Amino acid sequence: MTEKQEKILNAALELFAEEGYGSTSTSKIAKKAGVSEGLIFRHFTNKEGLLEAISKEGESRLKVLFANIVMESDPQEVINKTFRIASEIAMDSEQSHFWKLQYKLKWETELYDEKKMEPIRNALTTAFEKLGYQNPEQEADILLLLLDGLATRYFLSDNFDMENMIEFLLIKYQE
Amino acid sequence: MTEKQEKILNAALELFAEEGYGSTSTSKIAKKAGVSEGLIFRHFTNKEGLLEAISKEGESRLKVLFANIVMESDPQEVINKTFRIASEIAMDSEQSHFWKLQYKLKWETELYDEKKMEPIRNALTTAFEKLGYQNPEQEADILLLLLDGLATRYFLSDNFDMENMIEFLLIKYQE
Amino acid sequence: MTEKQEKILNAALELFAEEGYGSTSTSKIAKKAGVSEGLIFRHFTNKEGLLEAISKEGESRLKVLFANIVMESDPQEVINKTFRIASEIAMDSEQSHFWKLQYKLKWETELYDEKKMEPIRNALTTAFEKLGYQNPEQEADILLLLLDGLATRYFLSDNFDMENMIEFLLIKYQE
Amino acid sequence: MTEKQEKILNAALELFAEEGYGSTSTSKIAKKAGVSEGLIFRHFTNKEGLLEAISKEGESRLKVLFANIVMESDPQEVINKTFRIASEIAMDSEQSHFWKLQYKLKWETELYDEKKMEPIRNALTTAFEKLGYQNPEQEADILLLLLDGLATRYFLSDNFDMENMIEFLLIKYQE
DNA sequence: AATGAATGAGCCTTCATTCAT
DNA sequence: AATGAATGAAGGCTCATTCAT
Repeated sequence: MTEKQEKILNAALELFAEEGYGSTSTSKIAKKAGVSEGLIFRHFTNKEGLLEAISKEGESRLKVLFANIVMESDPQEVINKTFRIASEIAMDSEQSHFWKLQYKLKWETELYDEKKMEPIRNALTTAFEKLGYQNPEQEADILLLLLDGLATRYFLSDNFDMENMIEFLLIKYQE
Repeated sequence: MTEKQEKILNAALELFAEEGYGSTSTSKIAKKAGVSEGLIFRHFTNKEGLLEAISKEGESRLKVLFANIVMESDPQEVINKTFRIASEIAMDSEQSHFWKLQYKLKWETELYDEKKMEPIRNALTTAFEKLGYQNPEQEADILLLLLDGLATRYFLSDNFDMENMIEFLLIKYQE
Repeated sequence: MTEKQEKILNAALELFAEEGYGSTSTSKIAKKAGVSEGLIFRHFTNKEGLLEAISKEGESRLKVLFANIVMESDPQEVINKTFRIASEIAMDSEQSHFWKLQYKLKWETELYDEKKMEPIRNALTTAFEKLGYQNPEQEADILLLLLDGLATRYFLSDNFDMENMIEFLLIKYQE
Repeated sequence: MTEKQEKILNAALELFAEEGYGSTSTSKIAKKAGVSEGLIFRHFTNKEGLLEAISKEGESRLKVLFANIVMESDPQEVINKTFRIASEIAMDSEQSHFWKLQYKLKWETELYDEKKMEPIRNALTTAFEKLGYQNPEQEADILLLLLDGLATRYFLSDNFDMENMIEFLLIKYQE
């Protein structure tokens, strides 16, 4: 990956996350990346190709993030780590961009890729099982619901106190 | 409101909800409504005017929906009704469109209008208080988070069993 | 001519004069006249029809204006009166509108109707002849040129002192 | 300036001059220039940008034209040259287009830029002074009036004998 | 690899005009 | 006579994409 390719990718990520995929023009991306518009197409074929490249890069990020949870054997820790992921993302501005984009895209393209979440869902199910919850599967689902809710609020609400809320949830899930 | 005006509004609602505001062209709306494109502008001035008209109509809907909850005096029933709203919306396809649009718009425009939710947040807080929860405010927030999560999953996930999940949540929130 | 017809005509005159024929929309005229847009077409068939109606009304005005000059027997007075016309028009705001429109239209439609000016040209030619000028025809032409120049400056230049200039011309043409 | 850019500029100049700025569509310009419509905007941003580009080019032309007059020391020659400019413009069809546009624009935008004429007005004033005229300033103004009149007639009247008229004026201004 | 010129389709909007009432 | 709904064509402009260099 050349330097210019990365510049394009970064510009695209930021713009897509900020203004949405559909509302970001390739010319704006080129300008922000300091690159000729044609070059985008030379390297990524398509506007869609650009998106795919970003997504691909993101998927590996996801895997790293999830691996940490899935590997965990202590059930309580599985839950804790899941919440802490959200917290960590919120802190890192670059990661924040990336995840905001993920959510924006979900709504723009109406693709909620369940498969991606399957590993954590399973990890959480087993965790709740081990902890003796009655309906571990549904409990896992609820926790995932909370995660989506947190993302919605964090990215769209101006004055949402993420840290505090996660703190509270962490306690609530402790017996 | 003439017949054609309503046709336009309905077509717009559906298309905005399905493809997003920015990605829906006025010509597509006109075609779907069986109307000349110019008529849209005669009646609604703008593409944005169209959106406002839809939103205005929606806000009154919101009020009706919320009034039912806010009036409720039985705290447990406040919580139950809040969940059931989600369930009801999911059943009514026309309402469904409208609410999907609301969420899409949130992400497209990055405006999460907190004020709109304030009445229920308050109602929920009082309800949790009466029921003797330790942190009623945060409990209300969590329930709202769950609602956002439910919306995200319901509108974006192909095979999400809303009914079932709400059933489960209803029980979980019963003591 | 009904009241509404006149309102339309007046609104059109003013708008055409101020913003030009092409740049004035029939809807703007209707709004200014306090009348439905359809009525314009009921009465004047066309946007062009509107213009014709205005022009026709103007032609009679022209005739009245010119009659005064053509009838004059004293040659010096013919010249004086010609200049004073310009002065008078400049004073009367309604007439001013009308004549501004005439000039605007000349440039917009590229029609400089020579025939309309023929009577004064003749009157001026005879006047210069009687006064013993060598080339009465060309002198008449020059005076007309000055009139066009005056109109150009008066209507387009912010700080043009029409009165003063005419005063000076009047003296210059006195022997 | 690429070849196509110039083609666009020329097409625009001619069409603006012939049909007016407001009445000339960018698509017509593109067609006449043998170019895609989008290219106009790539190079000139705006329809207005096109006009500015033309005007800018014209202003330098103006300077060259005026320099010749302003530099002249012989007062009589200053006057002669001023008239001859008009004559020359009338002969050169490309220049003719440009000046016609200038006048059309004056009437379309109602902007009579006095500053542009200031240099010649001054040159003429000094010339009339040197020649012993009583009111040199007003004499200069009158000559400018005649120029505006000439332009009006030349561009709008079908059968106006410019050459002849200028010949006559030249003699009239000779003592 | 990289640029910048060039394109064609589509977008939102305006406008003159027609029609039913 | 008068209105207001409705239309279809055109207008300025943006955008993703291609191509020659």
